[in-house]
Amino acid sequence: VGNSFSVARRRLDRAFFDRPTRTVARDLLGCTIQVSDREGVRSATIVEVEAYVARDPASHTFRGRTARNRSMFARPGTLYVYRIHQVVCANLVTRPGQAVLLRAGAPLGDVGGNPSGPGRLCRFLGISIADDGTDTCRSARVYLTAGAGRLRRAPIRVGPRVGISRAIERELRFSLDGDPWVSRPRPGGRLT
DNA sequence: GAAAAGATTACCT
DNA sequence: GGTAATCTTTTCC
Repeated sequence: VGNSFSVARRRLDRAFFDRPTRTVARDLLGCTIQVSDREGVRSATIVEVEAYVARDPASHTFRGRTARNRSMFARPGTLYVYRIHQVVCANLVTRPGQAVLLRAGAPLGDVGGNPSGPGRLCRFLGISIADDGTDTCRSARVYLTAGAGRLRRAPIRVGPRVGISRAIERELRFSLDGDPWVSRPRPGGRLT
């Protein structure tokens, strides 16, 4: 499976993440996230995300700063990784206290695995709680690059977020319409 | 300290 | 489509 590595792509820098969270969320679709370590290199094209914005009752930062959400107040581009049940989920920090949850990716290369769903995406990439706080603008391990992966200009589907109990009406889930790797439940919502 | 809830997933009917 | 697993963080008494 040909990918990515034949195409020179630009790393996502601080300025990319230091923008309104919804904008960063949409622009992350089609970008690539890559993790390299002794095990090898694993990468995926981001196909689904959710935005967690300021004064958002569904956000982990809604009740202020805690030990867990500490890295959500670090610099734009910082990785915020948290545990939920038996898995971890990864977010990219935008403005202070705000972040974009990575919900699903399309695997690059022929390594196999299923990055559909936030917990599975982290497992696929090898992201663990130890990666919490990583500055992805600098890290040699976790690396995001601009959206050459989005070959086809698919419309973006926008709808309600998954698995939350507050602010369930807000349309802050974004996905590449029709992409087979978008997670369940299948997004409803509208096209933009 | 104790209890409840959870940005999930796998497996059931 | 519904529910249980399973354990950490947060919240409440």
